[in-house]
Amino acid sequence: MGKGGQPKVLLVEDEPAQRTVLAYNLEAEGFAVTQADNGEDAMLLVDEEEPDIIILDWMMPKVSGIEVCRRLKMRPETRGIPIIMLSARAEEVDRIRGLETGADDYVVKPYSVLELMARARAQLRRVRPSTAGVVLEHEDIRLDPESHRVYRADKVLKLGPTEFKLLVTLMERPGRVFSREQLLDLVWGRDIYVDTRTVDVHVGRLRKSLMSHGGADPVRTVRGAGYSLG
Amino acid sequence: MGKGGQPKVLLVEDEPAQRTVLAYNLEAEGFAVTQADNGEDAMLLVDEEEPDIIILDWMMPKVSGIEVCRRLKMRPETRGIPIIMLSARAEEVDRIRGLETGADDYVVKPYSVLELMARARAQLRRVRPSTAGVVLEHEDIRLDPESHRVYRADKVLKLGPTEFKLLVTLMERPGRVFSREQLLDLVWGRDIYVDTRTVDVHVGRLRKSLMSHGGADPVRTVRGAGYSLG
DNA sequence: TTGGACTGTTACAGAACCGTCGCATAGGCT
DNA sequence: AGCCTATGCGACGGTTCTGTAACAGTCCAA
Repeated sequence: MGKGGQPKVLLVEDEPAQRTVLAYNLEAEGFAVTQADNGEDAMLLVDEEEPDIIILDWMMPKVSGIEVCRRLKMRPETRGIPIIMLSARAEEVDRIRGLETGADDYVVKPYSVLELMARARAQLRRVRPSTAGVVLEHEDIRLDPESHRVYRADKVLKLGPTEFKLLVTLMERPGRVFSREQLLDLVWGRDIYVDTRTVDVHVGRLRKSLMSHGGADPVRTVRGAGYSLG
Repeated sequence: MGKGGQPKVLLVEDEPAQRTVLAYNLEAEGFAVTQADNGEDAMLLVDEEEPDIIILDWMMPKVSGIEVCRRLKMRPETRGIPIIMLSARAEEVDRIRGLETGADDYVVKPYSVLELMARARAQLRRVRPSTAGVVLEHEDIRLDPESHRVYRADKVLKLGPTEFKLLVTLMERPGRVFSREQLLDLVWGRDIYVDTRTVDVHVGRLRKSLMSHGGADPVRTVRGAGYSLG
């Protein structure tokens, strides 16, 4: 993982317009983006940048996306990096070939940028627990996803599962205001129907837990908008 | 989003004169414009160009605007693109039909170009509320939409939700004079009935907040016209 | 099965905010 | 100057939003 919890993504796409759009959105979502417009550069950049995730266009001059994918999945030191393939063709055949080659997910053009973001995040979440040493920090709060433990001022806090996920989400982007709807999406899951007020209650519980050993309230309420950390 | 943060708009209008005027104005306002004069081309261009927003005429030969709208809102990958419908008819029936079809906003001809611009911007804001790193600045006022924070001379200001939205609107186009009606539309949202004097009160409150730590009044009153920033 | 931990919903109180009014004042025109 | 209109501003009642406690249902382990 990149420093400061900002995940590094390697974006490989030969079409400049599409690449720019994607890079912009990825950066807006808090990714650190490295770009390449061909497979050869991509291979070099993987070693150089050690990205957390790779978004890879299928069709490219010289070394194709599928070839890059195959090579990366053969090398032990790069095998663990999640790869999302982009393809203009919708045929099922390609999808299967893509996944067989080792891609972890597959998005067909024209894709929704939002969908791609969601998939990227999902892949990161999937890989993250195994990534040792990833510790989210914000002021005196420390969160270790691996051991599922949260400390505040070096004291262990006891959080329920929902409180934990909620805190993870907030800590991934401190300062950013999340609406109740966004939090429901990110913490509870997309297609779960629960009242938005539920978010308030859990924020309250999280606050209580975070302040159980003293210390100021680190969660900020933005009236009419949502919540943020700090 | 287009390069350099330039939002891409797809303009679909069969009447050449109107289309040209609109395209001109949109470009002058910083949009990257793609044009189509019928629904079929529009559908193709959506996939090709991946516009950030679509301005769509209601009446068109072959595939009508409402049909284009319906189709786009059915496809998951295009559903997220905001659509503003243009119509020559003012009947309420049409308005309702338009919104039912999934259009995000609706402007009746003859429309004010400024109003249309403002609405387009408002839609973009709605879809892309996060635009990271994009911090609005004007003189010593700094506004970060992501963290929902406002600073003046590096001091944090406390604004209510309406004051905040009002300031965002003004800061997006510093120097431009907004009428009270425009501000009501953009800040409060259309189809909200409140007295235009309410705008005055909130401008007053905004001024107070902005000057709470000293500094000159950055809001300009244009007698008989409205307000502007700077 | 029992008990405990956790969750989602609801109700209620307090706080923050909103829209309107009335009046004072400033601006522009003759 | 004198008049008229537009604007600034304080006050007030009403509304909305948020924090919290209480409660019932679920799940799981012992």
